[in-house]
Amino acid sequence: MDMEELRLFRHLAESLHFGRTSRACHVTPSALTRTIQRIEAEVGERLFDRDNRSVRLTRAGEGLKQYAEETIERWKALKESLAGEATLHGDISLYCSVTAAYGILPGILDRFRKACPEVHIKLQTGDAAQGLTRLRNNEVEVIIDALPDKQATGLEFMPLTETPLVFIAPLAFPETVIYEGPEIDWRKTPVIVAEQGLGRERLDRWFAARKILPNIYAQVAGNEAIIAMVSLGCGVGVVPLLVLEKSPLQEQITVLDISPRLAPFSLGVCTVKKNLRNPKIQAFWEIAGAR
Amino acid sequence: MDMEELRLFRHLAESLHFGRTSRACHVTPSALTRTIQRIEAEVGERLFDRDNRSVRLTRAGEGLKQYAEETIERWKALKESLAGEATLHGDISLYCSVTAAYGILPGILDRFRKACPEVHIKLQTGDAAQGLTRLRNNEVEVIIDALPDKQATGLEFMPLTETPLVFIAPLAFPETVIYEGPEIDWRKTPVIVAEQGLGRERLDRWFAARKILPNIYAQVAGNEAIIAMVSLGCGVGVVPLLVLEKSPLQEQITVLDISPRLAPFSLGVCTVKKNLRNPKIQAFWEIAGAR
DNA sequence: TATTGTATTGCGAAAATTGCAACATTGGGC
DNA sequence: GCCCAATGTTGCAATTTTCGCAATACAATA
Repeated sequence: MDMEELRLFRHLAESLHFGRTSRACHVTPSALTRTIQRIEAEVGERLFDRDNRSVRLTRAGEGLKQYAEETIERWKALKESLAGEATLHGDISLYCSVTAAYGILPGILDRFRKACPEVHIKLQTGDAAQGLTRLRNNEVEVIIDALPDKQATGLEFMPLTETPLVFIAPLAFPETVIYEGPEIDWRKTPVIVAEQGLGRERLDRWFAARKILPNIYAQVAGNEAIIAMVSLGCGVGVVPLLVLEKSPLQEQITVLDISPRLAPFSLGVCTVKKNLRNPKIQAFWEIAGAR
Repeated sequence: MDMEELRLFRHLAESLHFGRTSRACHVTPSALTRTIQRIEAEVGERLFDRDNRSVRLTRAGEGLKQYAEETIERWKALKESLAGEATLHGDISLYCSVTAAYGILPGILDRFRKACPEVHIKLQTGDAAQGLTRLRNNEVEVIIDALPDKQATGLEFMPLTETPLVFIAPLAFPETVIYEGPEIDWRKTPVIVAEQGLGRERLDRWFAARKILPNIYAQVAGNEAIIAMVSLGCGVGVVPLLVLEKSPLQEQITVLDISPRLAPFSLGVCTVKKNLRNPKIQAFWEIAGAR
């Protein structure tokens, strides 16, 4: 019986919903199903009465739920009591996209420095799209970034805040946006898109779902570059609102009210699951999620 | 933090000796070392101060030891309380070598039937050498047999009793054994050996260690066959004493006092480790080991 | 100095876990 | 009444983890 399994079980015992638990705990439904099956095999008894429509705890499940809660609690207590003995030290490497830097980095860093003054933070910033790559190559231990849409193997996410993904147009060059009645004529309106990254994927899917072949004027790297080009009248772009709000070019940009909206960006921290066994990173993780 | 890891840690925390713990818990020293390293990484602190000569619990180790004992205890309690709710039923498949059948099978079966009357036992018997194969092919869930010398991947053993491995000769044909002074002349004395199996391996190594090329008269399958051929004067053989004692041909056989002795057979139960998560098999396991 | 006992590590192989995609089932909306 | 969306499960392939063996490093002892 593993700690992670216990946590999954406990959450499911509360939510009574595989889908919600799997989303909340960042595992696929498949993994969750099989984890529960594993535990049931080990205990030798069904823990949930379930069909496609409903999930209920069995009597055995209730027993295990109590055990799970106690055990998790005692484990946490042990960790804390041990933490008191030796203060964490060393350093921890962070990668932070510019997007995320505005939104959440300062708060986290501030709290972390107070909690673990002996742990030095090596911070790198750069394009959001690079974060995951750096993580996979073990170039950094934690990234602060927008959360990808799909589950990625072996990665752990914690969403912290959201920011809308908005269409922007230049204020000084209204003719950039070409209308066809009340709607924008996407075949004619030039669009500035990111070379890669989550924003690009979202936009591609948005167009694809509407069977629109957009008139792509330029592909650039980084949200700041998109804002710059849009402000110069090169076309319409898509950026996280957060970035726009912090941009010095903000005055020269207008946000287009286009429906349906793009799904908002979810910003948070992300690391390789295995890293969470490292106490320093674990401490960082908890502090980041603390509010 | 896994149950199995906790058990290993607890044992080591008691024994303070990697070798002994690894033997007692049926894992290789290597696996034990790495398990401890894993836990230490997860806790973030050294649990044992150790070098080649000594092993001592650290303060953190003592904390974890207490946690481990409590957690294992609670887990056991939970299992028992759940077991009360639904009685085990179904069946469990056993393979038992003839050797082991004499020694320990009756007692185990007797106790198990009393403890789990709803679990039916499907028993097969046969040559000892086949047991491990059947286990690997999932043809049976548990075997009762002599324990192999080497650790086998994924297998779990529990030794229950021992019986010496003895050289036997026919009483009626004393000339079968050819002496050279006080010692037996192995180049001339014919030997009946098993085709395969642990007895064969032990004997091969016994000869090899003495740089003797034995005069092998016949290779047969099964200890009973060895006894039969020896009693007919075909040569000298090697069988577990237990089998000899139950043999109807016992009267026609004499045990040779040869030194150094062969290492005794250790008889016990064996199963695939994974099987131990199955509650029925686990119950069987505990009952088998109960005395 | 050789030998024995002890913990650790490199490495290849076996086992466990996971995500994806496909599936089965069921309830609700039109 | 039929289709669609939601939900839990399973086959499969790929990744990750774990393990045993053999080799190694080191110390005490003979």
